[in-house]
Amino acid sequence: MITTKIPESEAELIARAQALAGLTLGEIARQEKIKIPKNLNKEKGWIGLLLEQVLGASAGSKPIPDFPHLGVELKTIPIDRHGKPLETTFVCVAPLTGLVGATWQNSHIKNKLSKVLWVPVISERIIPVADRIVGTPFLWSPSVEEEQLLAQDWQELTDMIVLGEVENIHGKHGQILQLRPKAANSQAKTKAFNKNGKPFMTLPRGFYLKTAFTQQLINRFLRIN
DNA sequence: ATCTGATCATTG
DNA sequence: CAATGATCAGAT
Repeated sequence: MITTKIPESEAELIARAQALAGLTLGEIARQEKIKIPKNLNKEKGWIGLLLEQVLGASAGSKPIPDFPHLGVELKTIPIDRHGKPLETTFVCVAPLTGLVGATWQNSHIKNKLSKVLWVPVISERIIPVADRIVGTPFLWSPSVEEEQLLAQDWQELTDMIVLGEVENIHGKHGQILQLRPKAANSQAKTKAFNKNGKPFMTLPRGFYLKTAFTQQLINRFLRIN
């Protein structure tokens, strides 16, 4: 971010991302003069931050797209050598309050997922971080069908939150989206409302895309390209 | 505490 | 061995 030029167009961003395909994280980190961790135990977001920097993301930790002028969100996705996602994909924190009048259309998550540059990284744990290879990036926007599914899941999960049932939500709710803890630890607390409309403190949650869904995206783009 | 970036690690 | 709950670092 400090020395990398911000991409001026979507085409430039994609070109820059495609230029990374086939490179190892070690090669990219050396180029950026970033120290490579032995594992990701203590730096779980390291790969994402590395790619943000080399691609010129400018949003920092602000709650806006990584490339605000392009409306593009950057997401790295760990895959195995066959292209299978190794983890669910965190999207954003789930609001547990202030949901009166909330709609899918005006939701933070809808905005975040409107245009995503996916950068797969072959990231099996047995492969040293420095030797992990960047795959072929692809730009994705939800199809009508995909957005329908996202909106449906968002509505179901949001309805439960509004009804004070956030603590009854489990990973199986939602077809492609799920709600799970997203916090520093299990002691973290944020405000929510119970069934009687009374405030109480609960674990912060986030929206995640299930691996079956991201697998479909990868399959589709690998087939077309 | 809350948001960004996510993956770890225990469990079923 | 996938899935769900737990966790780590940094900026604000």
